[in-house]
Amino acid sequence: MSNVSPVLLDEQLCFSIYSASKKFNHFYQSALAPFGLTYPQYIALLVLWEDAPLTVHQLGDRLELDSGTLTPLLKRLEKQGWVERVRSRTDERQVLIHLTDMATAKRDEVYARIGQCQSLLGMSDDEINSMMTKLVTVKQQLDEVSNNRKIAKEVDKTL
Amino acid sequence: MSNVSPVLLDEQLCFSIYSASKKFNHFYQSALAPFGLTYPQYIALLVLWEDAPLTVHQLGDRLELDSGTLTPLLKRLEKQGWVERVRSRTDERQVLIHLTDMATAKRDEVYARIGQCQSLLGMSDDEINSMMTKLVTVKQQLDEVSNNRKIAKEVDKTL
DNA sequence: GACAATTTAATTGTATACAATACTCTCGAA
DNA sequence: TTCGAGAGTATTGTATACAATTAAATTGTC
Repeated sequence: MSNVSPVLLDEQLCFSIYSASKKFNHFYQSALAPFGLTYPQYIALLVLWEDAPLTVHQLGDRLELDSGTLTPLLKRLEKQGWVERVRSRTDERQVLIHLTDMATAKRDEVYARIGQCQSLLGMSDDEINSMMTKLVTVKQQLDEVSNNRKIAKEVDKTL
Repeated sequence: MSNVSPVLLDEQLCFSIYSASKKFNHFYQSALAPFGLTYPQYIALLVLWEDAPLTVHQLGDRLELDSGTLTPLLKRLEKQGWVERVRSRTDERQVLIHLTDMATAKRDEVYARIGQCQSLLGMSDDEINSMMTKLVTVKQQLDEVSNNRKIAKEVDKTL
């Protein structure tokens, strides 16, 4: 155990991503200030603008969030007038998330504002696509490691 | 406003980063399960292993976190025996975060475990460095936009 | 030395995240 | 048809994040 090399924060890819994620969050919070939306609320609306209504479960699949996060988030969006949560009649377990008229009406305004703010970042489509391609690879690796329970096995071995 | 193009979630770099960040978080949570550490707790220890003791403020500078996040996090680390929070005698405003003997003793064990788990990801140093370089650029852009208050101006213009 | 401005942590309030649990509803098999 | 397994959502509990405020200590200036 004496030949273990030190782990430096600044050399960690995870910290770069963690930090970038927080900065993006802050960036969108500012960009969306006129609408009073947080970043997670915004991406929920993005998915709904693509394809509403959706059940909580379907929305969660797209956003990679569970009902523990989405239920309160959607209640806040409902309170602010963006969505309506309607218990499905055909299957009373499900709650359908509908966009309000206000949300539909403001869609292009939000799109436009996001477009303006993103252009301030000055990133080319090539740069963005290149990054996203690499991120897909990283995420696939992370999924694979989790799904295969490689870590769980490691844990068992260690304990 | 009618010629605004739709914003698709899957085309958003921010969502790729947001999603990757959450997956990394989960990955480290599993990797660190034998030690009962969360990812933010782990990176706090990383910085302290590099250079303890540090004030809350200094630690926050490295981690990009403020006292609102760090105070409760450090109290939890203290309760679990990793650190000690000691009010500075020379400047009573400051709280110095010291590593406990247990934390010092377990350092190499944690380093080794992280090394093992990271190797499961199968990423080369080149791939990691290439990603981090690109992320640095993105983060600089995000910082610049925030610092220059470009968005604030946009907001003012719009409102 | 007095005191206003600043610095440093802690606290408060709001909003995610997510594991674990509870609760209701649906559906299929006996 | 009835009951048990499973699905879908909500709730609970813990842990971040961060803006805004508070409180205490220090510093600079007169």
